[in-house]
Amino acid sequence: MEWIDHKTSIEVCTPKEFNFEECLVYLDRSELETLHQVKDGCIYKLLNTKDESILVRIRSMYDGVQVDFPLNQPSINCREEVASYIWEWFDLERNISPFYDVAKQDRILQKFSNKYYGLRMIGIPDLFEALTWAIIGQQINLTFAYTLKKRFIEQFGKCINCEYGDFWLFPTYQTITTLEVGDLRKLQFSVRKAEYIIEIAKNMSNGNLTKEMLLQMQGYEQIKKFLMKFRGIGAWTADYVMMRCLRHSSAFPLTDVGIHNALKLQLELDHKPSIIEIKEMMEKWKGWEAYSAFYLWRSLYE
DNA sequence: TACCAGGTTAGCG
DNA sequence: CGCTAACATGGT
Repeated sequence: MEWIDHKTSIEVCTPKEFNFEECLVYLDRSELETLHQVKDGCIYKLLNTKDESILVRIRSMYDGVQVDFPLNQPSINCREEVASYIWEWFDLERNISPFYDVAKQDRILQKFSNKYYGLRMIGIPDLFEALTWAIIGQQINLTFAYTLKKRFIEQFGKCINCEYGDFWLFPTYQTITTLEVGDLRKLQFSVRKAEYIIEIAKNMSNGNLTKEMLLQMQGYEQIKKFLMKFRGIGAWTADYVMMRCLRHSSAFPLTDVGIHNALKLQLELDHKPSIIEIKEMMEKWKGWEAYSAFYLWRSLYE
């Protein structure tokens, strides 16, 4: 991680293939997003660190992003945690230059290498958030999924109200373990989704499922199989979480309807491609499946 | 109105 | 094993 400490602000250095504006397009994709705000070219987000919750404001700089703290000044440890979060959130460790080499050689991804140059795969570092968001999004339209997520956060998360707006922390699994299915039914979650989310919270709480153990595990298929033992985590959710949270570069949610639609649009097909056809397309994306998926999603926001 | 949404599970043959 | 109805509800 490369960062510079200016005490009242910090600077996180970014690689050559980084474009803050492109990342903003992704982060500003929904009016219903509750976990951050995009305003005047800045991202505002409440972060939870070991010692304190801190509001951060991120803006673009010449060769990095500048982060300052509108409400209160964090400790040195907290500043380092913030830098680390942003490093992970924007996937700054990765050299994505080889992805563009792959994309330029591919008929489907070709346009993306220029069009969305510098877009990083925005992560969901919190495993419980990633799993819950994936489960919420199963088999419903995205607008409704954002509505459910907003209700979930505003019901069970922590909030700071200030002159810059309302900022929320995603609910912790400790909080969610105490819920009954009925508590989530009130927010219009289905009985099944409510059960899945509460069960996963309990499994995280008792240590059956942690991000640390998943990161230590070897082998893509092994990790995926392990995740799929939990109710509510099917192939799509496992791939989604491996992509957005664990950052496996080969993760690809094969059955994702959004990806199917993106491919149909890109290839100007009159029908969605079959799974077999998609597997053939993916041959050319080896090692960069996750970025391919993310850029395909991006192509739907036009 | 019917069908589709960032799918998954339990139950059946 | 592979296949399918049921799940809940909003958007079009």
